[in-house]
Amino acid sequence: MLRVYNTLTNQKEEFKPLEPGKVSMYVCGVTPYNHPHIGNARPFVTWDVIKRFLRKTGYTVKHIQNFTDVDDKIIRTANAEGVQWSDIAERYIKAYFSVMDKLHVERADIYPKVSTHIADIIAMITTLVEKGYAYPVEGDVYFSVEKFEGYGKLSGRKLEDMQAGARIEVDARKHHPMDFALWKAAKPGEPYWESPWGNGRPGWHIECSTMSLKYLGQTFDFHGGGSDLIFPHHENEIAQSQACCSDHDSFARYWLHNGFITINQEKMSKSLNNFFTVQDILQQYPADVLRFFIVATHYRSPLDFSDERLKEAQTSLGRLQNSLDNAKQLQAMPAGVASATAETLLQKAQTEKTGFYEAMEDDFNTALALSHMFALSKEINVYYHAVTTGSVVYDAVNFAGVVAVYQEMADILGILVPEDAPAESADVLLEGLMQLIIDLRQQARANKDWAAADKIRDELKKLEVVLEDSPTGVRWKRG
RNA sequence: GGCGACAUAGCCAAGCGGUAAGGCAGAGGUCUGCAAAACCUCUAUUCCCCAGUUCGAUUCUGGGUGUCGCCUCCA
Repeated sequence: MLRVYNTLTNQKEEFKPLEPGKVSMYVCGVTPYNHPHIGNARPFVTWDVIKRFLRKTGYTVKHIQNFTDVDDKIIRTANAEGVQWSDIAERYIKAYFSVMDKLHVERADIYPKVSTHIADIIAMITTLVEKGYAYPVEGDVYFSVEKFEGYGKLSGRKLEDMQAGARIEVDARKHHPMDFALWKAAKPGEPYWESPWGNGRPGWHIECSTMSLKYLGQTFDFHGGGSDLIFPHHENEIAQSQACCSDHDSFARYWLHNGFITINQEKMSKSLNNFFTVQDILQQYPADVLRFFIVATHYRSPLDFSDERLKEAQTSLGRLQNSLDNAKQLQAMPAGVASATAETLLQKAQTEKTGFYEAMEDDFNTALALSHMFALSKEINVYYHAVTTGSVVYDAVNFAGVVAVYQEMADILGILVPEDAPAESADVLLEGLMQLIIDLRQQARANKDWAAADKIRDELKKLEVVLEDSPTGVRWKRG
């Protein structure tokens, strides 16, 4: 029985899918205005593990994850660089996939973008206005929180409390200080779309309501994201969706929120400027290590990041890898006869497998699940030791079963993936090479060897054109 | 100010009513020509503090203390 911690009820609940054998999930994606940092990576690795586990236990999973490609930060970045907002979005969506592919995060079924769903968003806002939940003011449209009974039910706040603690300046045009924008009137220099309220663009929260409704229907199973999204983002999504559907039980049934990655016990975030990008970390450590680091702690706990922690993860993961290597070494040996030792080992593997699944069923307790993997790792090593010292005859049949269990655990967690996956190694190789070339050019410039610098630049430009269509997802990085 | 989470060995981290998983680091040993790897053993009478409930509490309740998060964009 799968139990999950539901933020909506603040307790662990038995998971019952809306439709037997099927799971629908919506995970809040990123705003592509920068390279993903490891804090961004946590929810996606977490949901990837959840998805793998659900599938392993017999569910068909439908996974939707959005890109907020119309946003203040994107516009700001574009203006600063003097390029189109869509160039920025496109660039960092590529960066997102490049990095998540390396982390072996499986792709979602659909990645809807705000920019391609404007009509759907306008339709939803129109419905909300018609039903009296939203009101237009001078080209803006606001959602009226007072009209929606139950506002605050996800975050456990009352409207009165929020009002008292409001830190932002109150816009006098709003009926209530907590009312939030569904549609924003266009300002000079900003992208806009036509709407019944004039030219403008969608507010942040409405996109997720619209897209989840469009692709998953009025009610679906999981909604996930970082715990910083609980308020106001997810709270507002609930209000919009349920108000629109006139059903206070619709929308996501289970809300799961992951804890933060911190640095020196402080939240890693772009605004605090204390972040490490995933691509930087992957220059120093294999992707498996970062993944292990994330998975070794329960997803709801805070996770403090440091080089020391990563080194530790690398050593720990090395232990698991070592057992797999030992196992492969044994399997390369000629098949021996069935032995009681290997049979016992297979039984132990089954026990650990049961423990592993039980841990995962308890709100995806990957930390506990891992301990079962370590236990099996130890058993494999003991057997390996016994065979190589000649005290036991190798038993191919039973041992194959043991390795299968071990591999199954690794597959669910997404670790111990062979690094020779073609697309990925080409990707990594190319990026490394490009970095080298960029460094060379820097060096040439530093030496004031302008001829050499220019030549390198020209070659890089050619490379850029080729890579633009490359299926590897490698992109040109301006050094 | 309001809301919420957390506090477990040198470090990281599970457990959450029946007497402390696992990993890292450390110590000793087995094996080995040496080394590495591997294996074995050891390393928390105790779970922030104080009360209470209970036959029994790290686990529940109340009160402290400390740390973090949200209440503004944030995964």
